Amino acid sequence: MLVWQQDQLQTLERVESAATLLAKLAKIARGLGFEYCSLGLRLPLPVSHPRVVAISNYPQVWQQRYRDKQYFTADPTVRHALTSVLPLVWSPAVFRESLELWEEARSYGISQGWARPSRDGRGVMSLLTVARSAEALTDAELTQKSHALEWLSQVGHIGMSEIMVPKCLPEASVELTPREISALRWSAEGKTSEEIGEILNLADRTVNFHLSNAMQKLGASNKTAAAVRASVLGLL
Amino acid sequence: MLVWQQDQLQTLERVESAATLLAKLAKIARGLGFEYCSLGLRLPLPVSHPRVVAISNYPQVWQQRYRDKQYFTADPTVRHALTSVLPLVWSPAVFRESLELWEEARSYGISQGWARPSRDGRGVMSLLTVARSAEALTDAELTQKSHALEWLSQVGHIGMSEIMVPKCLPEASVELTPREISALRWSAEGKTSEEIGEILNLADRTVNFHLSNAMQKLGASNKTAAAVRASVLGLL
DNA sequence: CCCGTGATTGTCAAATTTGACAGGGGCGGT
DNA sequence: ACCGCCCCTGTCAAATTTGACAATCACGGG
Repeated sequence: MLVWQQDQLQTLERVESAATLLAKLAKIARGLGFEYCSLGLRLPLPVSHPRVVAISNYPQVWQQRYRDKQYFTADPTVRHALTSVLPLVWSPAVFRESLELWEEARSYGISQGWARPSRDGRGVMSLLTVARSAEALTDAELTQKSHALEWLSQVGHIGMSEIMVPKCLPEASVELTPREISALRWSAEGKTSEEIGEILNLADRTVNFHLSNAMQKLGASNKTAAAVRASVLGLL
Repeated sequence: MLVWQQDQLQTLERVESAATLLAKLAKIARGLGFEYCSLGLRLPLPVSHPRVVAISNYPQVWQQRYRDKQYFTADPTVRHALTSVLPLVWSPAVFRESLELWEEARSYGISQGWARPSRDGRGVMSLLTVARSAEALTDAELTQKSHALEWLSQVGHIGMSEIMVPKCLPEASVELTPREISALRWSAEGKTSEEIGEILNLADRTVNFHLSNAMQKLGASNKTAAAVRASVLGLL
């Protein structure tokens, strides 16, 4: 009966738009006692300015404000998510360095929250946040709702990835041949084409051939860019 | 009173050895009804053969056997962990393609299990598994123990990382200067030194200078290797 | 048997990177 | 004031990579 107790694979019905996904997540979040729900996805490329997309049912004004003031660069929950594996319960200590953001969020009725980062094998990171205006989160409540919250963040991650990755990360759907993978792997390790040729028993020219095919597939102008992309996307 | 309900930061007392960590994890796992507990850590380097370290309280014979037969390359739970964000409950379906491994594990009394991958921002992946010989896992049990299991996998990941990363991943403790980071970032994007020079208002020679410093710090023989290492380690 | 695909190799010129040396400028801490 | 660190730039030769053509071989499917 409880959604999160069904077989997980079964509940992962494909959603076709971010709006649909948000509606679904928000509904479950409400059922768990959280008025608000937000899901940010961070794609691993481009390296110099990773793409970030987010959906949430926060008040429109606050969403706009958050974007305008580029709060995501200062948001300590985002910072936390970028490095840690741990979920995070909002607290004054967390926002110690970002009082402005904290105060402003509270002014919109967003004061209690729980956030959980997820990372998959293709370099995609997501952060699910559930929040509400009153009633601090207790250990007891967390223990009780933990399973559902974990499940929500996982479903959120997968659903959002399925929607955004094909659209925003074309490099992820590249299929490299075994030779291309070997060549890239050893390049990533710092080997020259000649050295790779020795390792794979090939002419260095052949190695270059595979590398340049990989470069094309990955939309990379360089061996360097190709190796980096393949690495962060977990293609090696 | 329950360990996992204490403040998480508090419970993360540093453990100084893998054996100590295993003892701690195993004890909690036993408290949760699992005789066995295993933790594998996969470091992101070297790219061509990522370092893997594991601890477990499985029977010695099985541990040896698993190593000898290189089962980790076939182990479907490991495969799952390499790509997914989801925890995994062992089932015949999971081991469909690895009957030998499955049967043999069962012969050692390892038949019911739950595994959960974790990934942090530095490219380190871990897989915590708890297992036992009888009593299949029910949804009810999972719901009830979910919080503790999640917590266990997180503590395991962090503890194991703290032990192994300084020892096995020296590149992770490299500190790059802002310039080195910019230069690497744009290199990773596929820019040539000259182009980076234009972007950063530098002579291309200066860009090369920073790059070669970064290469040295990262122990890379190449711009390519340096960019890849910095990328997967989340240094950019 | 023919076809498509991946793997293999070749040539050659131009662009880029790497390595080794050397020097000057700014800034913060002792 | 001196030291250490980061930043910036230079020269030059040797090694590597990149780009644009082509051609051969092996293999599996229709």
